[in-house]
Amino acid sequence: MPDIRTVASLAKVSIATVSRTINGSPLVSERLSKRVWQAIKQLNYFPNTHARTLVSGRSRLLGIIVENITNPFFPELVQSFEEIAVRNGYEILVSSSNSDPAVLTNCVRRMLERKVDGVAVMTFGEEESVLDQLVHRNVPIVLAEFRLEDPKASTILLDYLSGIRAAVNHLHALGHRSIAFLAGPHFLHSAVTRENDFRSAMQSAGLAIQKKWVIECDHTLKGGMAGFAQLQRLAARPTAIVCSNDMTAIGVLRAAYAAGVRVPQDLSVIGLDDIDFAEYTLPPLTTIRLSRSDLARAAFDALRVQIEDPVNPRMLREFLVSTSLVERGSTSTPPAGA
Amino acid sequence: MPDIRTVASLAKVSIATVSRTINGSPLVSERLSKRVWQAIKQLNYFPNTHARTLVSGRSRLLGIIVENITNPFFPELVQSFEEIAVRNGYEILVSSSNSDPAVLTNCVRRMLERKVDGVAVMTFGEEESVLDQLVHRNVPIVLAEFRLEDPKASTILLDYLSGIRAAVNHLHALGHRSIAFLAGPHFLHSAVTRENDFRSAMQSAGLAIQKKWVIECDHTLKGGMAGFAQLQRLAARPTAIVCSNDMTAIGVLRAAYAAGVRVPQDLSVIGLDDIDFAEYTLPPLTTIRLSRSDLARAAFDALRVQIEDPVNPRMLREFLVSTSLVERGSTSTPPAGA
DNA sequence: GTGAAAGCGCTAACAA
DNA sequence: TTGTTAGCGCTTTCAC
Repeated sequence: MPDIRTVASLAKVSIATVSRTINGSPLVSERLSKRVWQAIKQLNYFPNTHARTLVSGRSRLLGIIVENITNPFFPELVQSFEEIAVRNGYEILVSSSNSDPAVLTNCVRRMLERKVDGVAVMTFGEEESVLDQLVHRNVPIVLAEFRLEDPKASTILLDYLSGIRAAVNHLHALGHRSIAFLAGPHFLHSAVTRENDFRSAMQSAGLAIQKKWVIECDHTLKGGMAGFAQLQRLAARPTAIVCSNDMTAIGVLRAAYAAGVRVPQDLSVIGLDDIDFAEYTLPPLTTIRLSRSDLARAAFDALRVQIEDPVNPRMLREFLVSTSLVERGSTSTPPAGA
Repeated sequence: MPDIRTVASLAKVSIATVSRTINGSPLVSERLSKRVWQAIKQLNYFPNTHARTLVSGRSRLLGIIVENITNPFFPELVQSFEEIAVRNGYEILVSSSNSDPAVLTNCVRRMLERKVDGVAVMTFGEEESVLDQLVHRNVPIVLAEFRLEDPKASTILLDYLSGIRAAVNHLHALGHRSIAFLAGPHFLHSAVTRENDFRSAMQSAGLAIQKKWVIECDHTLKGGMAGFAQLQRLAARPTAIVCSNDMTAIGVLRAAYAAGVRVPQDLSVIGLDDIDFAEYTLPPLTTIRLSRSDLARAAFDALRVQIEDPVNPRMLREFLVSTSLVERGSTSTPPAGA
């Protein structure tokens, strides 16, 4: 393996000149720069990132911690994040916390060991005390939906309300009055927010909420099926269901079909996320879009500002990602009798 | 940030002793070892992996390159691989090639820069010449379904045949004689293998293959829909479809529903992969399981042998992962008229 | 058993 | 402009 010295001697310059050339320093004359690049090409040389990191203190590694990789939302988010990161010369380290604080602690520890330049914590508010480690070591960090009182931490605020309001209004306009909500697990900050936003939206629309129609599920397909079943057992049933995420909604679709309940004729269903698959469910899912690429972009930008311009005191510390309704086939007017 | 020297001085030993203690060298006396661990705990110290890598030449980083992260098969594979890797003290670097050789080249380059100890190339045979880079730099490598003539390369052979044969026999036993195959893209080595195995299985079962019933799709849901549509346009239609992967099968399910073709009453459908979602399709998908965890385990083991025991000339260089039929709801007897 | 010291490949401060 | 040199934090001889 050629190293910087090999290049230097082939190009007949000092190693400092090679380093400068590679790093685009303006101090290198064209003449030498050309010689260096040629030697680099000839040797098929590239720098050792570990040596670089060791001396510069910067790894050009970014961590991203997601909640649960089996929910399609997260691979899609990771993909966007990776794409942006790589395009900007960063590499990423991915971990799932699986909603387990011990696992999260371990993730953080491993990222610290690898000297990540920053970490995007996309666990949507499930557990934050563990992150002290990062804060304490002065690692830039960006959180979804959670404020950390630290100059190195930024926050991405998710505007669920506009999307959820659009969803409720859409149902309302269609003629629905009886709307249920299948919530996410209450230990998730975002799940609570979504539920609260649903309540506000209902209130704004002048619609009453039935206590039994707001059910805590777990953001999985199975959970959605269970939530639907619970609703079915009720004497008074809703004509529409808004779900805290798409997987839950897909579970509802699945269970409704099995129960002979037709969507959207008998029941309207709305999801949240707009995962790629939502377009292909039966019927195609009407859902509230939470753009993964917007989120990934916001997370990356937040970290980059902190990493590359750490002294600027006026930098943006809060980012907003909005949501919007995507109307597809799982909603329509309520059945005549209702 | 505490470094090895901080620990050494707190424990009143040399940095060599600290290093030995951390690395579990048997040469350290219990007395000093205890002091060192206490200092480590007290300082919340952990070693700098970059410094370690620089001097030892080993990064404890493993690369994994997958074909397309939007196919759920791959996140599931990556998750298994990561789990095994982390449990064994490795970190992973993930990249998708998106079936683009230029992207693959770039992935390989980035992994080389980060000095990965090994790379699992899970692209299923789409492009191999690019991998010369790795071979040339003596990086252990494991490929799915492709043999590379190099002492550092191992291969994971996938036994599709047993699963596909079970699928065909299952359909045959049910009474099907007219079976179609929706293949994957022909530039994929694995897609060609699967198709060939289907042909063998049909032949073994004494069943004839209609040319027009073997269609090249692209392993996506959309592609499956298109494949189904193409079959529908035919005068003579099959009573069953075997698909090269689950996404294709899900597309068929989707398109069949839209066309009013009932599965499994009018048409039987079989997928391949058994992604998590297959259990929840409507109807639940009968499919050929290709275990992600078996595959991940084989890939990891292959790399580990190469990394940790590179001189052993008798080591295993080929691994076999088998497939098996999972019977669910998308298959039944053919319609009476057929 | 333990410690001193050399160096892994690179960047950056300083000299020229 | 270019080169010389001192480390970055660690592992690993080699002495003791």
